[in-house]
Order: sequence, then structure tokens, then C-alpha cells
Amino acid sequence: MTITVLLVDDHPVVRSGLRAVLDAVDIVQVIGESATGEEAITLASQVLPDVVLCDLRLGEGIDGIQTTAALRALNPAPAVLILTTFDRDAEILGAIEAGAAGYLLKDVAPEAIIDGIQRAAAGDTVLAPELTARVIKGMRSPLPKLTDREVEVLRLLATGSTNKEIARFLFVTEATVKSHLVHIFRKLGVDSRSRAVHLAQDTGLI
Amino acid sequence: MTITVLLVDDHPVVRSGLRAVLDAVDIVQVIGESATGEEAITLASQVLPDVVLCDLRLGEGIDGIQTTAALRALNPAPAVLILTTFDRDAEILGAIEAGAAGYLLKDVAPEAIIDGIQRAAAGDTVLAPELTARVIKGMRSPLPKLTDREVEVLRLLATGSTNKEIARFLFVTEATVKSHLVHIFRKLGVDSRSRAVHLAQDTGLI
DNA sequence: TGTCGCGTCAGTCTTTTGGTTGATCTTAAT
DNA sequence: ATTAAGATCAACCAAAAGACTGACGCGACA
Repeated sequence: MTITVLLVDDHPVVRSGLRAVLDAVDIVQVIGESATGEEAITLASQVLPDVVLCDLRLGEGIDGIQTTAALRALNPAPAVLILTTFDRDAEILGAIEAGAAGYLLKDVAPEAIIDGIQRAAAGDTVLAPELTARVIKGMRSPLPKLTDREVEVLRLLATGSTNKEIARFLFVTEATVKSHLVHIFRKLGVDSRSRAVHLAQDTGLI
Repeated sequence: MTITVLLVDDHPVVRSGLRAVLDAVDIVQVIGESATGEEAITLASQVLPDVVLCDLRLGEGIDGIQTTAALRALNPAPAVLILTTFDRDAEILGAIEAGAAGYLLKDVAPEAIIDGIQRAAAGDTVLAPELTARVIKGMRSPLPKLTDREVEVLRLLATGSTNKEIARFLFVTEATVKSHLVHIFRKLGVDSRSRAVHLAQDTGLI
């Protein structure tokens, strides 16, 4: 019984590579490729793959997390295995929450990918060893949720804007910006704009 | 007359993909693969490829720029074509300075890669259209060179450290740190630590 | 009908940051 | 031998940032 797989990655080269790797074994069969999340969703609803191998970053359109969520809403829902280069906490957790069966880093050996696909098809959770510790840590100390406004301020902060500039940009007073900052700092457990930005970038919060 | 190519990328999947893409045409022949820069240099000196297709980021060891420089020092020197996912100014310029024949983004079509290899083998310069404007801009307004010490301070700055912390870490007084910062700000044309960090990250300076 | 979170704002106070000027010392280049 | 550049430090000043306290309106939710 072969496992049918749909490949989703915006890089043609990576798709070719995955296809080459997967075509080399009998147990999996690649039944489709797509370059975007949107395309993947429509294609998956037609070809009904057992497993979708999906990049986390998909260029222009929707990202891997949104794609995962949409794929998991299909019936029958494919197992979604996220493939990515980087290991940002927030994104990992986001994909798991969206229903992904697990995660693989792109720099793993071909065998690990095959193995991951089999485990995902069997309904197991697949986590790259390098990531497991991080995921667990992320579970233990989840980043406090920032409000929309706070994230907005944080983003501006990350561009190096001063409070005055942020205030002008958001059409509020500097006092309001400072107020948001106090809340952001408290939630993130830091005491300066620089550290807030560093932490936010480090954890994939922005 | 076929063009011999050596692939350098730390991701097995990408190497497989490139190989699949290149094996599909007669004009190029892949005569080797390596996962690290060090390996690529020794391998290239043995198999003497016409073109080396090299990722900019190579995991643990030396990066694509250092690899390029070493490869160009060989005799006969292969043309080095840099393949990368991201488009950071400083790195692009660094690779060009190190003697790379040009740049390709990983999300291009297979044909563009084939084409790039042929042009590189012919001695042409190959720049992904998306990057040309950036490279020219980088040429026009080159980032002023920071001293080693200044880069060191900038890196600490990027972690969100205060002047006091940086001073402690570098075993100097806060006055010295401030002095370095003034120089950094002047060279980068900014007026705050946050903006300096943002610019540095944006341009790939750190 | 409270009350709770969110976004908005004000005032005060301390700390940090950034600008300026100038100085010493070392090392490298000319 | 002189110069130039880099790293180090000092003292002063103004601007920005951050800590604290308190307040108001609004919508959601129970």
C-alpha cells in the first residue's frame, strides 16, 4: 500500500529535489505539486493525498500555517508535514496548532523525510529532534498574547522608530505609545525597546 | 561541449533537486556534490569543474563567500555561481567582491538556472533581475566599513544590550561604548541604536 | 448591570541615550 | 619622523525613554 503525497513549495528546485528523493522509493508516490498554498488546497481536494509535504514559507500568498489549517478542514483530511529551513518558535507552534502532523527541517537526510512521511501517514506526530526541545519549551512558557495594537506598535519598534514617530504614524499621542510599550514590556518580560525587538524577532513573534 | 558543474549546498534535498534539474539537459553535467565549503574546495581542486553552483549559507562551516574566494584562487578557477534564498545586500556584494560570477535566487525556474550556468561558464556576469537594482544601489551607496570593534558593539546592540552591559561585556567603560556608538551612527547615517540595528539587519551587515 | 479588557491620554520623575568636545595611547602607514 | 586611524576614556548637556500612578470611554460578556 503506497502513500500518496502532495508537494507544496514555492521553489521549483526544492520540489524537484523532493520528487527525486521520493521517487527513489516504492512506498511513497508523489501525486501532485504546487507552488502556492491556494493551489495546494484546491489540488488536495481533487487528488486526496495521504500526506501533504508543505513548506512553511510560500512566497507571495498564504503561508504554510494557513495552508495547513485549510488542508485539515478537508474531508478526508491529509496529514500535513511541515518542511522548513528555519526554526522559529512561534511558527512551529502555530503549525502544530493548525493541525500539522509535525515538522522536518530541510537539511535532514532523504531517509528522514521518507521516514517522516510514513509516520505522518500512520497518524504519528513527527518532530525534528533539533526542534523538540524548543517546542516543549515553547509549550511550557508560551509567549503571552499581545493585542493587535501592541503587535502593531512592536512592528514599528522593530523598524527603529522613536515613540514620537510611532505616535504620529498611529495618530495617537506619545503617552499612548508609552502605555502600549509598558504593556508590551511587561508581557514579554523585558525592560527596553531593543530587547523587546530582539525577543520578538528571536521567537518569530514578528 | 558539455559544462561540468559542482553542486555545493548543505541541504540534500536541494542538491537532489538541482541534480534532477541539471540532469534533464545535455549541455551540463554534474560531476560532484558537496555539503560544505571545505569539502567543495578540495573536491573542486580534484575534479576541476567549469562552474560551481554554491549556496550562500552552508550551515556549520565556512560560508559561500569564503568558499567563493577559495575556489577563485584555484587554477584553473571555476566560475562560481551563487544560489541563495535571500537577498541581503551586504552578502551579495561580498560574494561579487570575492569573485563570484553572479547570483541566482533559489525560487527561479529551472531554465533560469541552466541559462545562468551557461552564461557563467562563458564568463558572463549573472544577476537575478530581482537583485540587480539592489546591487547597483549598493554600489552607489556602499555601506561604510565598520571596524572590527564597531561590528562587535553593533552585534551586542542587536541583542538589546544597554551601553552599560556592552561595556561590561567588552571590559571597557561606558564612555568607550558611547564613543563607538557615535562612530557607528555616523557611518550608518542614523541617530539611534534601534535604527542602527534595523539598518544593520536589513542590509545584512550583521 | 456590572465589570473587565482595551485603547486612549496626562503628569511626574529617574535613567538612559545621544551629541559634543577633547584627550591619551598604540599601531600602522608613509 | 610624522601622520593617520583606531581604541580608550572624561565631562557636560539635552533629548528620549522608561516607571509609576491615575483616569476616561467603549464594547464584550456574563
